[in-house]
Amino acid sequence: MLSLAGEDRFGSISMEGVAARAGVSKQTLYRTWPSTGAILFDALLDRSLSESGEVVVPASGELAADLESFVAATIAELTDPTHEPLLRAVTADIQTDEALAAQFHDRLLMPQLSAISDRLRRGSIDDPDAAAELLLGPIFHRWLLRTRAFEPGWASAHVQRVLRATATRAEPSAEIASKKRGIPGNTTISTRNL
Amino acid sequence: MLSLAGEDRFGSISMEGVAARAGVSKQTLYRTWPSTGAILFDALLDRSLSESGEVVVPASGELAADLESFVAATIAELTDPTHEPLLRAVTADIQTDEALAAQFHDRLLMPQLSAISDRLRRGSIDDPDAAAELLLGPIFHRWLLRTRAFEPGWASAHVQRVLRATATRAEPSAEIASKKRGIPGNTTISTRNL
DNA sequence: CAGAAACTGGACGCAGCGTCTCATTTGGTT
DNA sequence: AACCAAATGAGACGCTGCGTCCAGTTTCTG
Repeated sequence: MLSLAGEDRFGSISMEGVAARAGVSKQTLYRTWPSTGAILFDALLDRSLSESGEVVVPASGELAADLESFVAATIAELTDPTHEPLLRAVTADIQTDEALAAQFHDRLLMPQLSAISDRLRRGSIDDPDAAAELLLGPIFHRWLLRTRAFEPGWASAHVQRVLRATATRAEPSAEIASKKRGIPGNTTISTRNL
Repeated sequence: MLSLAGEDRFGSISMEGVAARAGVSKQTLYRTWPSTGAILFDALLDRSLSESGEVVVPASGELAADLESFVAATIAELTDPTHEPLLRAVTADIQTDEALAAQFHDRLLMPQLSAISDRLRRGSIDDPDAAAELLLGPIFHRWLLRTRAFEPGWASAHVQRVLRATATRAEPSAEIASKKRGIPGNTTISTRNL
């Protein structure tokens, strides 16, 4: 179905180029995707979800530690040379393509935000949605606007600040997560087949 | 010098189009700007700085109120139909154009971050840089990734959270700002002629 | 096995790219 | 006022890519 072999320069792909490299006619491409942006988005979706098919937020230990490792994982993905160019190409397209933006929102961003939000809620955080935004916002601010790199140790301090901003009750050491769902492990939200 | 009359569709301008509309030859355009992105950036710079030439953070009243009005102003600018398309076009280009990203960073983002940071520092906030990031991050997260609109009242709650995350000492009601500089008014950092 | 659906290959007119030449302004210098 | 050099306007150049269209295959499916 998705014959998106390893493309190289995502910033400047063309319908004709993809067609040629995929050994497929332009007609067929247009039958499935309206734009190169849509192709890139599907490729991104494939890469982001292929193994797991879901967003995973660790929910085994202490809240702060879980958030920290999630932040670290997010940063790792954003700066991974394999993913970064593709991600940037898609976010660039999103700025001018409303339909693509909606797809991106529904299938990548919301699942991510929801997963964090859920973890925060079960960590006894008030207004977990706001906290999730507070957590992710600065990360993407740095990444999208290229204000500065992610220095080591920042993730930890950042998580501390976010928790200070929104923590109200003390977190119970035994998580409610394990009761709410069969798996006592991580908070997962599937984004496959939406 | 900059004969950038009111262009309309920033997402899809072309060198040829600009040249024609400006009554100028392509050659002349290329002499000044290497890409359409660079043209858009200069146009953005013109619009953002023409009247004031500086980033202004109110510094007259209470810290929270000042930040709130700054946030409100930022949101207003981001959603202003006059500015939004141009801003989006430029941020899109930034994703793939390193040189442009550096310009954007130096002449627009840093001045903004510095201005807020300064205001926060004089408001007795520890780690004002982190606080500034915490303040702006979620705003741009919403705007760039189009996760959701800015509902009324959000700015206020957001500022409260940011202050809770980073406030340590009590803010003196009389600002140090008025002593530090002649003008007792706003925190300004010039971005002209950098 | 026949009809329908999907596919390839390529042509089409068009827009824009970035480079180039060349004739014409324009401005500064004596 | 006359001159020269730099900057400019006009547009041609080959090229790439767009999005659509049209045969002529192949492949699915009943």
